[in-house]
Amino acid sequence: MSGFDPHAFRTIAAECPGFQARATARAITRYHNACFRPLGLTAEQFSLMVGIGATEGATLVELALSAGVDTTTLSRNIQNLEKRGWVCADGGRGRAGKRLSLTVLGRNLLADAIPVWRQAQAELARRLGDGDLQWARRALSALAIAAEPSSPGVLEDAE
Amino acid sequence: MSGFDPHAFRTIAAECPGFQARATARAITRYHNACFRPLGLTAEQFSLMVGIGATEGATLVELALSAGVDTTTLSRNIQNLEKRGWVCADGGRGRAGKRLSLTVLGRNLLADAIPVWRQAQAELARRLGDGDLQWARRALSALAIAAEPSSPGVLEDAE
DNA sequence: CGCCATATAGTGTATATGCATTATTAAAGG
DNA sequence: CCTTTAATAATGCATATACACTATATGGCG
Repeated sequence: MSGFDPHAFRTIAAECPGFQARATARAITRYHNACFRPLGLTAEQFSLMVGIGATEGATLVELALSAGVDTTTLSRNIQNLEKRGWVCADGGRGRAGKRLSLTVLGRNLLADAIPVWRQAQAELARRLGDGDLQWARRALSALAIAAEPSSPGVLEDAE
Repeated sequence: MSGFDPHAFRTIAAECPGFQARATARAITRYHNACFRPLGLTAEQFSLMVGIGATEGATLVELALSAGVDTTTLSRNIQNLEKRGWVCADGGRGRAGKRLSLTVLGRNLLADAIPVWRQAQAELARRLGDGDLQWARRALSALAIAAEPSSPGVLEDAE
């Protein structure tokens, strides 16, 4: 019969990294969406295009694995990017899979978007402190791996 | 004309807390969704119901503010919970706003769900280390505030 | 050559998310 | 009492997310 009072619930809310992770992702995404809006680009679309640029020629499955997203989600998100002409997905289908790459239009858009991202990043680092940003990224990465040990490093810097 | 090579893109991907925050939120959400599936509950629904229990009698706007979610999103998510009979939203409309509360059915469901959450939490802490979990939560909170300085502490433990 | 096992892409459905906008309602002022 | 004003809830639209399932194509094997 549920012996939970408001304080018990508050404790759970405060202790759950899932609450925090979703709330933080929402906040940062709203922040970046506002930055990219003038370019007609969402934060996730920017992420995806950078991911494609980083692994030029990768298949959908490979990109999904490195980005930590389901292949069916990625399939639809890629379709959105293709419709806009920013991304090209072709090459042999089947075992080999489609090869993803940025179009010239896509690269041009990113050439505009990346300075915007740099400024947003600098502002974030200013508010948070440069060290704390590094710190936060490491904590996020550790959390993701703890939640899904099977997942790879989620686009870790390889060097 | 876009002098960006794969390595430049990888650097951006590795430096962007937005990428990481979304990927981490997805991973934790998948993890919790799997835990709650036998109960017919999603991770976000659990979060929401705990949030309602923590601020019993709050209005939609107040809950949206404390959870760091848009009121229109919350409106629809609450409707889902109402349809299932887990949450009740009534009381004077207008300036005062509807008052949100858990139904008996909702409290009973949470009585089943909270032990599941505790176990998931313990497993996460085991994989990550107890100190690192605290650390990660603090980093997430700091990031959310940096991204949206106007937002309150996002369901901080008040004491 | 044709069948089968496997991997890959895509659909159906449901939830989650937020901006722009509309509907509703309570309070304030004359 | 009526009108204006402001707050609140909800809707339209588009994107994002993932599980269950389907479609398709590839490569191996008899």
